[in-house]
Amino acid sequence: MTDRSRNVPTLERLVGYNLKRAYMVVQGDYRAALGDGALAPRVFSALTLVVEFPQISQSDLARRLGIERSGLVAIVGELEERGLLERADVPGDKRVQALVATPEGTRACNDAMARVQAHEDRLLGMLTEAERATLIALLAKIRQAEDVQAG
Amino acid sequence: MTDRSRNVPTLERLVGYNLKRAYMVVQGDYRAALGDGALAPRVFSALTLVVEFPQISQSDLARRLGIERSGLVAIVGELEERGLLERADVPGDKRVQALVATPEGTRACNDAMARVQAHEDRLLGMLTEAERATLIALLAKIRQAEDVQAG
DNA sequence: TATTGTTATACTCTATAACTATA
DNA sequence: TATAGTTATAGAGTATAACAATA
Repeated sequence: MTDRSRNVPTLERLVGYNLKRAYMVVQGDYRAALGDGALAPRVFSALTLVVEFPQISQSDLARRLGIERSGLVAIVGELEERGLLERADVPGDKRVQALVATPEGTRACNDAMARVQAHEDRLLGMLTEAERATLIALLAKIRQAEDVQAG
Repeated sequence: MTDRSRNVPTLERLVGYNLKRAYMVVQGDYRAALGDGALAPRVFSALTLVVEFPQISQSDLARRLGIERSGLVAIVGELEERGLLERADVPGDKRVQALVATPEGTRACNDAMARVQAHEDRLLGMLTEAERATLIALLAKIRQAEDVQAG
């Protein structure tokens, strides 16, 4: 152990604590940068996946987002109200609704993505491209632990 | 751009999205690992800082935790109810209350820290020590951007 | 005027449980 | 029996605005 690391308070050496604090910073800046009328992070994420996977069901979308189906109802409802996607019937299974982005939805998605990228580029300007890639890779590794948790 | 990075969905390349997903995984495992009666993450963090900085005021503690003073009332109240800290009057300024951990509070803090470390060691076992240190360093860098945000 | 602790309040995000209609 | 979408509800966690006491 070096002199430097020995003096770092224990709380600051926990991944969970740093993760939460960094998440709050990025999330706060997202909202400040995109403004009040913009898509909230989770709504933006959902729209992105609908654009990427046309005809996706709500259950599949919830699985991909890592949230419960019930939580998705309000998100999809907001996107439908904004005219950014449509719930389409699926022939052969009346239970399922295929989510399809409207042309305006695809435009809004691209537009939002550009603004999110700009916000991250500005906020994370202190990180090199390599550092940013490393960070994303490490976070992705943690995400993969989702299936092997305690309890 | 390599073939590999070109095929990664855009959402997956956003720091914010990966940060949130990883945060949910770690936070969920914390709760599963420490159990129902345990200190919630934010209560544990507050106690840790009170042990580390005896006589700290609520305002200073809120600043260190990056939350509002109003949000700290319930946290300190819970710690006091559990007998883990005391609010002490400060001679010279009747507005301020000095927070001091009780002996039991210090014990509970050490005990919780050991369990949190065990939970992180297990959950983050897929990361090498070096990767974990890198991750914390990168997250700490993002935390420092808290003061130079948009809006 | 400014600061400390506090209350009241609201908002966001998430989860659980139960329901319906289908399969 | 199981699945898709939905509703109702509750629980964290956070923020803002206002207040009394004190500086």
